[in-house]
Amino acid sequence: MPMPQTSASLPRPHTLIEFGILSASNPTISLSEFTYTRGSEIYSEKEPIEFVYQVKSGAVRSCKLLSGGRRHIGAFHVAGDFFGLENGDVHRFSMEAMVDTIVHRVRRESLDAAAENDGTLTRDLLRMAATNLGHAEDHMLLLGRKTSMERVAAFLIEMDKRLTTAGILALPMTRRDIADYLGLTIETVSRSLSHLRELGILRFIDNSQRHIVLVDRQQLAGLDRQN
Amino acid sequence: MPMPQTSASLPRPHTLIEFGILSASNPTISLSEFTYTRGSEIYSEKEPIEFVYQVKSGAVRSCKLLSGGRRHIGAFHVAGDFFGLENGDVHRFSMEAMVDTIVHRVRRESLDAAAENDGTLTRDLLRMAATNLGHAEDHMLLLGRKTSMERVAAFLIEMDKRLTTAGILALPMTRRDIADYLGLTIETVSRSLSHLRELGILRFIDNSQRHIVLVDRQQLAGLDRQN
DNA sequence: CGCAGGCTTGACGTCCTTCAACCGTTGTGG
DNA sequence: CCACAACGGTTGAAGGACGTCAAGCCTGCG
Repeated sequence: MPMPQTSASLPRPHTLIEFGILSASNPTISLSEFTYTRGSEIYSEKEPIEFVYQVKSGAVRSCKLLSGGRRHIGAFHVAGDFFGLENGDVHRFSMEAMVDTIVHRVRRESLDAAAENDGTLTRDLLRMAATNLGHAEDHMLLLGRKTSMERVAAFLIEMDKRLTTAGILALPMTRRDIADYLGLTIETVSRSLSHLRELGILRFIDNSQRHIVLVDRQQLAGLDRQN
Repeated sequence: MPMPQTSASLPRPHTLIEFGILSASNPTISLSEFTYTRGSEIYSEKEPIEFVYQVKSGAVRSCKLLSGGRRHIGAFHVAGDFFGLENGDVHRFSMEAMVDTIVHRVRRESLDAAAENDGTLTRDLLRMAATNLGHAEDHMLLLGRKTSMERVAAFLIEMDKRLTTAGILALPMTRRDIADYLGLTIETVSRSLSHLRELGILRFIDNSQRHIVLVDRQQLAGLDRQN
């Protein structure tokens, strides 16, 4: 019986070292490991930037707040992802752990100092900034012009690429997180998922609503037609 | 009689030379001037990246298309702004002139080559990428969680900073452009503007609906409460 | 057990879209 | 020169997609 395959995009780097942020030629940067419990804040909006992070295990969300209790989530970061790498003086989003999470972090100054003498590292930083920008641009399109169904489909496709293992997509985020990421309400997200289940495109697993099996990725992709 | 002042933010660079993209130490980069007529396409989505541009005069829009005739505008660029500076191989947006526009452009390779030996230039590129990212993040919040009124107010505030002269805000874009930028329809944009006029927050000038005087910036800012 | 948090589902409300009519300006060809 | 189509904008009426409100289920936990 064939193993259900995730629709794997290009594999992403797994450690600061592999990515080139740390390398044998940069022995000056010290790496330390930190643990955050579910729901705790790693840093908050407008806080001065001290560290750059990489998720070792777990998952985090970056968010902003508006009046009237409105919340917006800009991105999710899971194992392997970098975050906190911004080019201003202060953070533009707050960052919270969605589940118990282990991160690696390095002082931002040491990174800057290392980049000073290392063109490769600088290009890596530029490439990462471009990756973030590309994601943000796609997400603007989603928020500005897509229907609720297209948004949820796009979300599932994105998460499937990133964290499906052994055929199971184990989402670390709540319906509220998903809603605030997609610019919807929890009810609309829930209804969209129920509808996808009724269509046979996905299945819920066990008694946890956060474990999902994507049955028909083709059809799912069809629901988020980019063109 | 006091001159009405634009709520000027930090002044932006005015030429590639001032910005540092071109400098006396980079005599290798050749600069050329190009003109595009209203409505013409400067480059299109998925086209290989050849040049990096700066608007000399006029204004351009970056846009994407979806099925069903849906359009999304990611950003507007006016005199002084850079565009086309992406880090992939191909453009992620198409770029069109909204009015007759003159641009300066340099070959992307010559820029890359110059950056190779010039840490300052590289840092400038990083800074520009960060600026774009910051704008995209703010815009995601707008598209995901703001009401139509808040969006239009935010739009006016943004454009006021960039192109109000002598107290008059002369918009280069149509209602459709504004709508596709804000994730709304032209009718909703028009109604919001009419409502602002009724409230005495702005006035239309002459017989062009694109020339506006902002009467009460304070009140306008109040309609787009970030918090 | 009792309570809180997360999810689903239904009924209803609303903000924005859709559809349509109309106006003024621009530009174009007879 | 003028008729008239094309374009951009405004406004009203009706509709719909998503939001709001509410009830109920399930699980985990003190």
